[in-house]
Amino acid sequence: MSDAVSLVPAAKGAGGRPRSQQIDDALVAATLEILDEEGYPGVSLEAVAKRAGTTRPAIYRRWSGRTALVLAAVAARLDIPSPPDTGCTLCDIDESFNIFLGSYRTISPEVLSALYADCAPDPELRAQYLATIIEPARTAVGHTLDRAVDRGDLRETIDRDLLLDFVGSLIHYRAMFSPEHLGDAEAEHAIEMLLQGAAGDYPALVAHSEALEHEALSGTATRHHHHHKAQQ
Amino acid sequence: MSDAVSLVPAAKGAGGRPRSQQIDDALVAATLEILDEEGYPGVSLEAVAKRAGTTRPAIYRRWSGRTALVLAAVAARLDIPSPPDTGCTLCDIDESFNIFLGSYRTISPEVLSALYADCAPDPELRAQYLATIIEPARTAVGHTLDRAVDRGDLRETIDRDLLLDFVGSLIHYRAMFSPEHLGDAEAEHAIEMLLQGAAGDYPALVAHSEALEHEALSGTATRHHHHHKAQQ
DNA sequence: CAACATACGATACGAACCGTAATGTAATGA
DNA sequence: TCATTACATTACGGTTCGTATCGTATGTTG
Repeated sequence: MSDAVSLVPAAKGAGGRPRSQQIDDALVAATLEILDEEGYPGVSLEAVAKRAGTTRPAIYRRWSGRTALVLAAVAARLDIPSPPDTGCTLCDIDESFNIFLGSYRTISPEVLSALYADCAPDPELRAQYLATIIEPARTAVGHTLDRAVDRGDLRETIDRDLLLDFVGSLIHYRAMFSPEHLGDAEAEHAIEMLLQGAAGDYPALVAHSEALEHEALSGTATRHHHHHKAQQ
Repeated sequence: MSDAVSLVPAAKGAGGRPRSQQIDDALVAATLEILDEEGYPGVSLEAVAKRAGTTRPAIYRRWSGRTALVLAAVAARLDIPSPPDTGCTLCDIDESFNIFLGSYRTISPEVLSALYADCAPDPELRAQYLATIIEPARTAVGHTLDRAVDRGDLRETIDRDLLLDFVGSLIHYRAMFSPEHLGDAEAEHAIEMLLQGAAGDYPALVAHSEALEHEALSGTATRHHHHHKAQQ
C-alpha cells in the first residue's frame, strides 16, 4: 500500500464536521474487494456503499464518480517500485520486467483496461491514470537504465525513453492480449533481443536499403517511402 | 472496407422473411458515425437504431448487444493488410509499423480500448476482438518477418513471435498512452534499436552477469534471481 | 457556550439504458 | 394457401446513475 496521502480529494472549507477517515478506508477497501470478486463491471456505487456500510452520497462527497473511485482504490493497492541497482545490467533489466509486471499482477489486466477506457475521455482522469499506474514503473526502470548507460553498458546514442517503451509496452501487451503473463524464460529472450538486436548484420541492411534508394532516385519505378539519416 | 462476409451473424432457419441487408448496412454505418462523432460512450442502441431509421429490436435480431454491434462495425471499416515485400528488410519493417498503425488511425485508440474492455470478460467476444483487430496485422507482418529470416537478414535463432510482439506492442502502447502516434522518425529509431540492439557489448554483459552468478554460488550473499542458459 | 458549517444516514426522484415481450403487418419459401 | 420469420411500434420491468432533501451528528470558530 502506498502512502494514504490524497487518496481522497481534500475537503472543501476548514469548518464543519470533518470527513470520517474510516469511511474513506472502508470505501476503498470495499471497492477493491468487489474488483477482486466480480471485476470492474461488478462495481456499482450502490454495491460499494453497501459493503462499506455507508451510502452513495458519501461516495459522491469524496469522488466525482465511479471511475475516480476505482482509480483511487487501485492506487491504494499499488506499490511505488524502487529501481533495481545490482551493478549487473542484465540482472537489473530482468528485475525491471518484474517492476512493470507488478501492476498487472496485483490488479488484473481486465480491470486496468476497463478503468483506462473510462479514464481516457476525461483529461484529468486520464492524466491521473498515467501518473498513478504508468509513470511510477517507468520512473523506476528509467533510473536503472540511466545507470546502465552511465556504466557504458548501453550504446551512448541510445534513446532511453524508447527502450523504456519497448520494455513497458511488451509487458502491457502480453498482459492484455495473451492468456498468460510474460514468463521468466520469455523475459530472458526479450532482453536478449533488445540488447543484442535482431539483425544478423545491421550495417549491411542499412547499406542495402540505401543502395535501393539511390537506384530509385536515379529514375526507375521502385518506390522507397522511408529515408535514412546519415550514419554517424 | 473488408469483405461483407459475416459482419452479421447468420439468420436462423431458411424459411421466413429474410433480413434486410439495407438495415444491416444502415446499422453498421450509424454505429460508425456515432463512434466518430461522440466516441464509444455515445453509442446507445437507441441512438444507433434511430439514426439507422429502425428500432432496437432490429439490432438484437442481429447481434447479442452493444459490444457485438460495435465490434462488427469496427471490423467493417478495417482493411485486411497485405504484407510488405520489397526485398529490402529495413523498408519492409518500416512498412510493418504502418500496418500496425493502420487500426489506430482508422478507429481511435479510445474507442478500441473501450471496446476491448467490454469484450475482455466474454471469451467469445474477446476471441473475436483478437481475430478481428489484432491478428490480421500480426499475420501480415509475420509473413514479412519470415521472408526477412529466409533471406538471412535476421538472426537464425530469432524468436519471430517475440519480434512481432515488440513491434505490435510498441505501437499499441504509444497509441493508447501517448498524445501522438509513433512518427516516422521515431519508427526509424525503434527499428534501429530492435535490429541493432541496445547493448554496446552484449557478450560482455552476459559474461559479467555470469561471473557474478558464480561468485554468488560460491557462498557469498549476493543474490541472483536470474539464470542464464548456455550460450550457443 | 453559542453559532456555524459541513458530514452523515436515510430516502426519494427523474433520467438514461438495458434486454425482452407483445402487438399487427410485410415478405419470403414450401 | 400456409408456415415462418423480419419489421415497426409500443411497452414493461429492472438497474444504475447523479442529485436533492431531510433531520441528526460532529467538528471549528467566535
